[in-house]
Amino acid sequence: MVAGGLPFKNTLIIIAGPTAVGKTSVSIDVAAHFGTEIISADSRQFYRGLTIGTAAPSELQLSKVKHHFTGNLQPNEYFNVSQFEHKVIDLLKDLFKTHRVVVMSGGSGLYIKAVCEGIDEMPDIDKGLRYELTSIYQKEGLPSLRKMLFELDPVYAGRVDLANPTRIIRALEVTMQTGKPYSSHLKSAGAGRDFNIIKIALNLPREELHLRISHRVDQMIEQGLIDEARAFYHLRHLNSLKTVGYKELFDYFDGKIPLDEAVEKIKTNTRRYARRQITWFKKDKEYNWMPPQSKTVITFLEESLGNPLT
RNA sequence: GGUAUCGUAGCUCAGUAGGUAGAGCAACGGACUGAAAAUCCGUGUGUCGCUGGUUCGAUUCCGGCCGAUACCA
Repeated sequence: MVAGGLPFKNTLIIIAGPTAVGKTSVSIDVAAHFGTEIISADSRQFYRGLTIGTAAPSELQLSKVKHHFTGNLQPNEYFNVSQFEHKVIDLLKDLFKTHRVVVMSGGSGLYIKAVCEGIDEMPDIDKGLRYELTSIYQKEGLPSLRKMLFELDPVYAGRVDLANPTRIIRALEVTMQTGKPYSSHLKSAGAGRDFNIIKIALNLPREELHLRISHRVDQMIEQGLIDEARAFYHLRHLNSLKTVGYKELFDYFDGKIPLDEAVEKIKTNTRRYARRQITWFKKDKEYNWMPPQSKTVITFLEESLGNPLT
């Protein structure tokens, strides 16, 4: 346990890492050890009902440690990083009244970053605007969008990935909505936080991680992922269901691919997702990498928290 | 046991009229400020089964061996 009365600042412990590495159980051990609660930073576990496919914490696990931001949204509810940032900061204010440390665990890098550093304020965008831009993209292709971007925000056009329609549409919708170039909204000033942050990234040798992914997907199927996905089939157009483990099964339901191929694709796409996560976390040099062993993580944290410099 | 075919990247296969080889998938690396489990960009990673022979040079041609498959016994 943390020695009482030590004058360290309130601390947010972040436990990140690729999917299937074992974040959930380590986080629960860590939170239990420090007698605190867990904030989930997982952009798919927010949604109620996506339990098997997102490997959401089990009833038993939830009964051990209180979790926030798991199953708190309906699949059709709109939610974004900025909302997450504000809600988490509010929640932390509350939690730090009674806890010296709080654990945030998850694999959504952008969401974690927003909590650590803040994200620039931008107005909400009219739904119609994105729809309009998307249909321009579909009808005329990427060149038209690029042309618009070069006219409306040459600065951003100079640094954005011009092959990525999502990025360009986002920049255009903000620019058109606000009348000011998207790039002028990007200040990346970095929100000052009045709590310490300790970042931990869990990882395993790649081969081992792939084995875990394969086993976990097989388990999900055994646990009834197919039925779970079928129950959300009618919502397949929603962003929340554009998710590994569901989209592949929707293709199976549509008769596009056989079941065994869908399962293989879930595994492949999960591996790729894990790789992207590792790439993201590697870029942030503040992460302390370690194996997914609760003991190792807790020992590291005890030392870090005991050090007044942290 | 005999005959035939095959053996090339992690997998499925292409190819070299003899000058050490390339596709798809997988994998790997990267980007990414309200779609982020999304979206996008990049990269061939190889004892051409083993071993002799012919040749300036063999993955390629010839012999032997090993392995796989099919058919005949």
